[in-house]
Amino acid sequence: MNTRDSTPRRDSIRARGATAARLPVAAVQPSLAPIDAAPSFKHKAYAALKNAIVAMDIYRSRDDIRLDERKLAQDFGISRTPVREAMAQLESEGFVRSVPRRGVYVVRKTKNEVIEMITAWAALESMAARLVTQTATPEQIADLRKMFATFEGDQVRAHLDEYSEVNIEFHQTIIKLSGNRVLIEMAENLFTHMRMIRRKTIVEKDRVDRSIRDHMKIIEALEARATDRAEVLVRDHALGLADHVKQYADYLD
Amino acid sequence: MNTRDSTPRRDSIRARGATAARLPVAAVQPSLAPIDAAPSFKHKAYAALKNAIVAMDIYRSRDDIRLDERKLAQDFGISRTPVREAMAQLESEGFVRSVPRRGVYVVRKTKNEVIEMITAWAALESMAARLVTQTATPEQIADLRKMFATFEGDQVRAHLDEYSEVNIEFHQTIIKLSGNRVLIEMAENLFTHMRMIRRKTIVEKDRVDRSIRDHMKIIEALEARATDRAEVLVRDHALGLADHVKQYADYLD
DNA sequence: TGTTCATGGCTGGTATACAATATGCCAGCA
DNA sequence: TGCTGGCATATTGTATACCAGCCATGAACA
Repeated sequence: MNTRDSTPRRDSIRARGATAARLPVAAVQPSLAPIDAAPSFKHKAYAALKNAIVAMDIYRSRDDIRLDERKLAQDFGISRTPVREAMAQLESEGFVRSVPRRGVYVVRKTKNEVIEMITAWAALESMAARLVTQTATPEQIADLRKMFATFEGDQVRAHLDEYSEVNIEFHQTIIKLSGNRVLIEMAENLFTHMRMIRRKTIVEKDRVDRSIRDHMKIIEALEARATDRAEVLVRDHALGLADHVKQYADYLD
Repeated sequence: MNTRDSTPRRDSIRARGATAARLPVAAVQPSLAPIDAAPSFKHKAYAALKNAIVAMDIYRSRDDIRLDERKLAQDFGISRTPVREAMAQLESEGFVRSVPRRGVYVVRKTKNEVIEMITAWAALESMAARLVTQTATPEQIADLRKMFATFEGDQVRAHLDEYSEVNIEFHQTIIKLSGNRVLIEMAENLFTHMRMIRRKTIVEKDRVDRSIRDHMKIIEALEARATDRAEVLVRDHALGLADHVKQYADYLD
């Protein structure tokens, strides 16, 4: 009897990897060989393009940055089709904007859009903080502390850029610890945009100090499993950044 | 070097409609014509497919529902390319799942995924409620009341399905009133998924009664500009639904 | 010399042809 | 009879050809 009738099919559709059926019947655990090995050109092009865009420091200049389908296809050594599919996805994620018969352009977020993104991030992360107080393990929360072990004292001033990255990772970790995939996925795009803006954001020493203090308070609230307090702290921390951007980030626009 | 048209181009790229450039130079406000007069085949196919999927009542049966690229292309009278692009977007939005060399299948959300979506929705809408208390006009908030004018008394029992739609609209309106486009866009997908599940959700009379009472309290909090209270009410209302699903929605999975 | 307008090049949008692979059927063998 | 292996078929992934609109150049004319 063919055990691979309909039951595994449902699973294979839901499972992301789903190439186990390729190997011989070898009655080992089928989970032994989820050999992914299926990064299509589309995904490769998507990843390559996204990396390129993120690494671009687009806020340095104000000139429009255009992406040429045909040229990119040549550079990648593939045809236009997968490049186009990658572009379409990047467009739906807000990284590029395609103008018919004109070209594809890298998107620069306006100051107001940045504020909106930070506000949305505040919404997601504050909910995530609630969930963390309810479901995360003590070890997971403890890992949050370690992220700041290297940033005590005055080392911060010398490594503001590094801190900026650790800062983003801290918040991203909280969202991941929530275990809510919808939250995680929604936040991922926001954080990617944040990383792009980060370079252009002027970080002052005292803001960093306050940021670290906020983070410590957040960690304490999470450890104490203080759901409401953690939520408020996380939200206000993010909204504080939004206000800061609103006041001082006139270099956007 | 692109100094000549940098300003209008920036606008035309950012605007979603982006057909203003087609008009003569006519120095009118470019924001006057967001009339999306350029629905490409891709967008048409996307809209048609999305409508079809939403109207599908996919939770009635457990059989896998497959979408045939070529058949759809024939039915729409277009080629596979725009259909594929529409499919790709629907996949990134979580409506379908494409299995290489197998086909694309309509996605059924598991119970756990539904709970995660509702939780994310709670995060977005509770933040939106905060913003509404700070920025919305009294008229806008008053409109919320009108939505329930027809649902007083016992009319609800007879029109449970209608109520379900009004219910979703109520929450969607709150998010729209926030004026935060990021929140709005994120929530849009969630609500679309909700509308699909709604049909399968058994709505009991007493839950509806409580729901209406919750809504009224929310409206009152918004009118009173009670930021924190509105947030809590909205969040708990949504999380209450999540709990309800967790307990009673075993027909999912 | 300044303005207008036609035309050609370049772009993304669409259609179609080709390639790769997963699946199911059927013949052949133990 | 039950199982294995290869072939036919179906389906998506990719490449390429064609089309229509936008833009800029430059010639022609006032």
